[in-house]
Amino acid sequence: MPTETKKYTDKQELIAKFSNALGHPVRVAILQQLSKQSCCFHGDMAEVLPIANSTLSQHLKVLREAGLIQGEIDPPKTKYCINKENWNLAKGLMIGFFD
Amino acid sequence: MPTETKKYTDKQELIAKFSNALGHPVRVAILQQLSKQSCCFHGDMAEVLPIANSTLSQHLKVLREAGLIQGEIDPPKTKYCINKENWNLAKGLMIGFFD
DNA sequence: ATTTATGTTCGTAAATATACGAACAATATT
DNA sequence: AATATTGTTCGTATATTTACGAACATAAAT
Repeated sequence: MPTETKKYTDKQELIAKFSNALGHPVRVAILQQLSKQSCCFHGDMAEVLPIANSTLSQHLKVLREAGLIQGEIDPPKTKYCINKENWNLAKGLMIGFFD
Repeated sequence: MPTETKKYTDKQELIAKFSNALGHPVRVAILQQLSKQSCCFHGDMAEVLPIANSTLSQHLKVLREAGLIQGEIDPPKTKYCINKENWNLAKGLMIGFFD
């Protein structure tokens, strides 16, 4: 049994987690692009975004770990897509949050 | 004239800024409380939240600087309220973002 | 003029985030 | 087998975030 007292509700933690993922403009840009066309390749994004390739990988990892996107390797390219289930979860939480 | 190229759109920067403010569960909790009852005192929040008083001040400052709340001193207490204009702006941006 | 109540600011420590290039991995092509 | 293409991971530097207690500020009450 957990002796640790939870400090925040699951919902609060989730809202914070998703919001955190949206907390950098380049990640907002990435998600806008992905949600517009559902999927796209790392390389396509790298051409447009003002950051190094390795930095893009890091941001994609943040979004992946927050559950908002998922990647699949299609060598030598990598295709990233919105994770629709979590996207909708986030959408619902944010709408609920703002009333 | 600005020689600096803007890297992101104003909308992307705004979404990131507001999201960033929501990126910590205690700030989510604070905003939930404030949006439920419109205003409340620092002390009332401090009683409920699992952080030191000084830490609460810091988080309130983050929310204030993001424009989501505003504080007014009513000595010796400080009353914080939702900044409705920016709250609605954020709401619209987030809803638009998630389609 | 002290003391009390309520928050804020300061100093500081530890953790996390952001950025880049170099090195690496995996596959396709030559 | 060697090369080229595409991304990821590693190493690293710098900046920001988060947290706390101590010190400070302000006004009311004694």
